[in-house]
Formats: sequence, C-alpha cells, structure tokens
Amino acid sequence: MAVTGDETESAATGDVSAYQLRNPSSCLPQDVVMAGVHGPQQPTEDASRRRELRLMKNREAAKACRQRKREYMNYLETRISILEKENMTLKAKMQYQNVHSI
DNA sequence: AATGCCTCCCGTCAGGTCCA
DNA sequence: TGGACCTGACGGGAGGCATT
Repeated sequence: MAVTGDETESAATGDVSAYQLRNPSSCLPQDVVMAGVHGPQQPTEDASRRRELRLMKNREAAKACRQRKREYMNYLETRISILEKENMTLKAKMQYQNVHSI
C-alpha cells in the first residue's frame, strides 16, 4: 500500500492538514467561532479537543464507508460474471434446440 | 535517470439522513 | 431539533509503468 503513516500521524496530532495548506481560507476549525474585530483568536482547548475527536471519528467512518463500497463493488463484479456465464449457457442451449428443432 | 500519466488510498469538508 | 453518522466530492501523496 502507498501509506507511509506520516499523514495519519500528523493529522492525529493536530498539525495543519493538507486541506488547510491548500485552502488557507478554510484554516479555521469549523466549530470554532472567531471574533472578527479583534483579529484571530486561539481556539479554546475544548473546541480543539472536540474538533480532533470529530476528525478522528470521521476518518474512521470514511475508512469503513470505503471498505463497504469496495465489498459492494466486488459483489457486483462477481454477480456480473455469474450472469454472463448464465447468459452464455442459455444462448448455447437455445442454439442447440434450434439446430435440432426441439 | 527524468518525466508524465494512471491508479489507489487517504484525510477532510459539506451536505444529507436518522433518531432520541 | 441538535447531534451522530454516512457518503459524495475534492485534492494530495505514493507507487507502478511507459516514454524520452
């Protein structure tokens, strides 16, 4: 796999995310209210903790979601090959019946 | 060796759905 | 109705492969 663990590690430790780096306007945690007039404020400890918890849960949810999707796609591909075989068998059977006028 | 393209996996955000 | 959860979309990193 192409995972070094660095990304996961940095995300888990609350470093600046890739998204924040490429989209500076979104650098503020969603659930931290910033007061406009007095400039940027530090997120409270509790807000940061809640954000990290939310990101961690969403990270796990996304992994589970992708795993389910992979399994479903595998199921569909298996189903396709089964139905294709079935279709070929039925076609062969029809051809046989036509040739022998059954 | 350098480069470009493709594919896979990941983390994050945003928006939708569900349920207490 | 607010919070928890799910999932599509997006963009980045890394590996593999062909081409130069």
